[in-house]
Amino acid sequence: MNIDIPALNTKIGDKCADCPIHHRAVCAYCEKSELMMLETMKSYSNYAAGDTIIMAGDNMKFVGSVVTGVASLSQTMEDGRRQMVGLLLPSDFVGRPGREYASFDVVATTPVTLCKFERKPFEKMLESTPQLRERMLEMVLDELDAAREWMLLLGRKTAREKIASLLMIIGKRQNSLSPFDMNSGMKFELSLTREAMADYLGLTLETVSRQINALKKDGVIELEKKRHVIVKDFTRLLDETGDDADGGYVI
Amino acid sequence: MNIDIPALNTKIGDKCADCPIHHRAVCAYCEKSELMMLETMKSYSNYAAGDTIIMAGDNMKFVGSVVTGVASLSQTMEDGRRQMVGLLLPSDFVGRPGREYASFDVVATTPVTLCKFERKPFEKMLESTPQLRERMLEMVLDELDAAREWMLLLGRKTAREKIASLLMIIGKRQNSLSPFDMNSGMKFELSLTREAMADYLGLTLETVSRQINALKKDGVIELEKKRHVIVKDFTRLLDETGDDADGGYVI
DNA sequence: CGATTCATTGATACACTTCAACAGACGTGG
DNA sequence: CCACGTCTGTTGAAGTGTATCAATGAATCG
Repeated sequence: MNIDIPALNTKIGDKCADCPIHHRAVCAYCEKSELMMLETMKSYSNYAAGDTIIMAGDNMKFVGSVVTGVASLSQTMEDGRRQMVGLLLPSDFVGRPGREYASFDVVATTPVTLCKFERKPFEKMLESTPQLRERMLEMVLDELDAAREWMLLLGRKTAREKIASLLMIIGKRQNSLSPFDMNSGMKFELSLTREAMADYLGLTLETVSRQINALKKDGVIELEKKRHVIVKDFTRLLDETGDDADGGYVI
Repeated sequence: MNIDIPALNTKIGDKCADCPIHHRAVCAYCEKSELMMLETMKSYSNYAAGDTIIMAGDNMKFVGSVVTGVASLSQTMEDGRRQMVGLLLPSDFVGRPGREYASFDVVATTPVTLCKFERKPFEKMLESTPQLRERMLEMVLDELDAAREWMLLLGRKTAREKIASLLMIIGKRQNSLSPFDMNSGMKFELSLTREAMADYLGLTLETVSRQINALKKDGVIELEKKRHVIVKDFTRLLDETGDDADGGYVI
C-alpha cells in the first residue's frame, strides 16, 4: 500500500492497460473485458493544489482513483477545528460506493489527476464483478489498519513523537522505490505546509514549527529550505517516534 | 477462562437462523444453504471480562462475530501507553480475512460470546459467496468511517466533548435495536471501566472521572450505580459532543 | 471480614495552545 | 525596479487543559 509511482513520462490516455496505477488501484485484478467496461464509465480530471475535490455533504456523482499527486481527506468542526483523517496517494481510492453523500472533504495538496468513474454504473459493476470487489475489500482493510495506527499517534503520542512519526512515514514512502541504506541516511521533500502537518497530527502549526526546529537543533534531522529534510541517523529518528524497533507502520 | 462449549450448551444454538445477531452480522445476507455451510465451520467460545481473546502478533486461526458482550481492539506502546482503536459490540466482526497475524489486541471488557469460524474455510467461502463478501465490505467501510470519526475526536476534541461523544455512541448503539423516543430520553449500561474509557478517548482515567461527574453536575446526564447512565435531554448531550446537529455517527 | 478492584477528589506540574509580533519568499502592478 | 500585499514559517510570553502524584472512598467477593 502507498508506494509512490515513478513520474509519468507518458500522457495518460484512455487505455486502462497503459495506466501507471492500474496494477495497484481498485481495478488491479480486473481482466481485459472488465477494464474495457470501466473505460466506458471513466474520465480524467485535473485539480490544482488547494482545490477542493469533494466537500463533505456533496452528492457523490463519482468515485475514482488518484492517478498522480497527493490529496487529503479531512473533517472540519463547526468552529473551524480540522483533522485530517487520510492521505490519498496515487492508486488510492476516492469515495465510497453505496453512499450517496460524502462524509469528508477531499482537498488536493499538490496538483492531482483523478480517474473518475460515474458512481451508479460503478456500483452496478461492483455487484457483478468479483475481482473488483475483492480488490476493493483489500484496499479498505489496508486503510482501516492505517487509520488505527494513526489513532495511536493521535491519542497517545507526544508532539515530538508525532512529528518524528510523520517524517518517518513520509520519508520511508518517498524512498521506498530506491531503497536507501539505513546508515547513509535519507533525504526527502516534505510536501505539506506546517498547517497541513498540524491538521494531520492534531497539533497547532506553532507546535509543529517548534518541534521540527527542536529535532533540528538536537541533530536528529537537518533542513534545507524549510521543506527539504535530511535524515542522517535513521535509527535516531526511529527512536524518536516512540514505536518499537520494527516501526509498525506498513508502507 | 476460555471455555469452548459445544454449540448446544447455551441458549445460543447451532442454528444460525435463531441467532440474535444474524440480521446484522457478516452473515446477514446469506441464504439458508450458505448459513448451513457456515454452521459446518463454526463454534462458540465464551470469555470472561478481562480475558485476552487475541494478542497482537498471534497467528489467527479463526475469525468471527461478537454474539453478546463487548470487546475492545487496542494497541500498546513499549512504555505501557495504550490506545483503543475499536469497540466490538454484538454483531461486529473480529479478525481480518487474508491476514495471518493479528495486528491488534482483542480483549473482552465484559463477558463475551464469540461465534468463531475457522479462518481458512471462511476465507475460501468468502471467495465464492458474493453475499458474504458484500456484507463484509459494507461492514469494513462502516468501521473505516467510524475510525475516521474517532480520529477527529482524538485529534481535536476536548475531554468533555470526548466523554459526551462516547456516551452518545454507546447509548445510540445500545438503543438501536429497540428505538427510543429522542424526547423521552434514553438509559443504558456503560460497560466500560473508567480506565477503558480513558484508553479509548486518549485521556487518563482521572480526567474521565472528573468529566463524567462534571456532566452529571451540569445536569446533562444522570448516574445510577456509576455505570448506568440516564440521558433525559438527548439534544443537550448532542450539543456537548461538538458535532453538528445531525450527529455524524453512523450506527 | 480483609482484600481487591474501581472510582472520586485534591494539589501541583507541565505540555501544548493561544495570542502576538516579526521575518523571509514570492508575485503583482504601478 | 521598488512598494505592496500575501502566504508561510519562526519565535516569544502568557494562559490553560490535562496529566501526574497521592490519598481516600465505595463496591464486590471469597
